[in-house]
This record gives sequence, structure tokens and C-alpha cells, in this order.
Amino acid sequence: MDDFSSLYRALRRRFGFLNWWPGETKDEIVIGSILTQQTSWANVEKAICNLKSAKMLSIAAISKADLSTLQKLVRPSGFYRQKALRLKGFARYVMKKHGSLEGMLSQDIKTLRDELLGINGIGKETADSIILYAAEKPIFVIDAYTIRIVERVFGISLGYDELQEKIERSIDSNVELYKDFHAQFVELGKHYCKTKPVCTSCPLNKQCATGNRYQHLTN
DNA sequence: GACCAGGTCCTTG
DNA sequence: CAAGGACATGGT
Repeated sequence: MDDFSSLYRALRRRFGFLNWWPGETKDEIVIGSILTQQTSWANVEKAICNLKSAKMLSIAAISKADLSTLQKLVRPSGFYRQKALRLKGFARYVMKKHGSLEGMLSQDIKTLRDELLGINGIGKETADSIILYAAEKPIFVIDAYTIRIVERVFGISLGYDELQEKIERSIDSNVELYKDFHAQFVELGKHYCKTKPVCTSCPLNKQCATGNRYQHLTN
């Protein structure tokens, strides 16, 4: 019953092609992936806008930035002391080790992922977001919504690595598909799958659907 | 005022 | 390994 291709088609019909991070620079995508940790995108945009105005929307600029200046610029995105530190730490690491962001991103997936996970402030989701959206290499990004939705729709409860492996085995290994499917999970989650333990209004609950748990999406 | 957001890290049991 | 707290601003 775990037909991810079918779920994707249903979501795609319901929400359209979402196209996250279209035509942005790799620097902006990476910076955004750190700023968006546990934070609404609207707030992240404010911080990105501040960085852009200050000409600090690049890894090279951030690597040389003054910490308190960085804190002020990213403040709207929340956890601003922590994020300023993470951003600067990441940027300094990249410039020192690779000389440029592109240098780091051009490595193969496994090397890149292991390296990213060793940097403070970069966990699995952020590492995978950077690999998928900035490096544009096929790795499926799992987030809290993905885990919750899969629990409700398919009734299976898996951890990050297991679910990632399962989804990657279930659909084509395609960067554009991975990007959009991940975005679709988040979009669906924002509509129907908030964190409340009991979500009676959620159409994804088992009792809300019969055979096809996401039939309502296709109507 | 309560709840939540496109997580991660650190400490405990 | 699972659970719980800290980190913080802004929208509903």
C-alpha cells in the first residue's frame, strides 16, 4: 500500500508544481537552508532580504562578516544568535577547506553528505536540502511533515534514514522529482497535518478515508 | 495568550 | 536509542 508515485501524482494535481528555490544562487539556497530550521519561510525571507541589502548574501561575505552585524541581519528568522554563529562557522569552513561553495558542492553525494554532517548546525535535513537544492544531486529530503504524513497515509512509522531509503527505492532517482515531491509533502503538511497529537480534522487520518487514503486530494 | 514554523545540539535515563 | 529542553522571531 505504500505507493509513493501515486501519492505524488495526487499531490501534484492538488497543489501544482511548487518549484522551491527557483533560479536562486547556490549561496542563497544554502544560507536559506540554515535559516529555515524550525522557522516559517516568511521570516526567513525577511532575513534573506536584510542580508541582500547589506550585500552579505554570499558565503564569501559571511565568512568575513562581523558576528554582531550578522546577528542583526538574521534576527527575523529566529534563533538569531545560534544561526549567525552557524552561518559564519559554515562559511569559514567552506572558504578555508574549498575556497568556494562550488568547490565543496562538486563532490560526490556521500563525501559531501559526510562532510556537511560534520559541520556544527548541519543535521540530516539541512545537509540533504543542500545536496538536493544547491548541489542538485539526487537525495530525498525528509522532514517532520514527511514522517507524519507517511505515518497517517500509509500507517508506517519510520525514522529519517529508513524512510529516505524507502522513498528513494520507490520512485525514480530524479532531482526535479525529488525537489517537488519534498515540497509537496511540506505543502500538504501545512494544510492538513500540524503537530497536534490528535488531528480529527485531518483528512489523512485512517478513519477519514477508506481504501485510498488520499482520495480527497484527487477530487 | 497559546501554538507553531521547511531542526539541531546537548544532556539524561 | 528515546525523550526533553534550549534556542527566538513573527504570524494566526
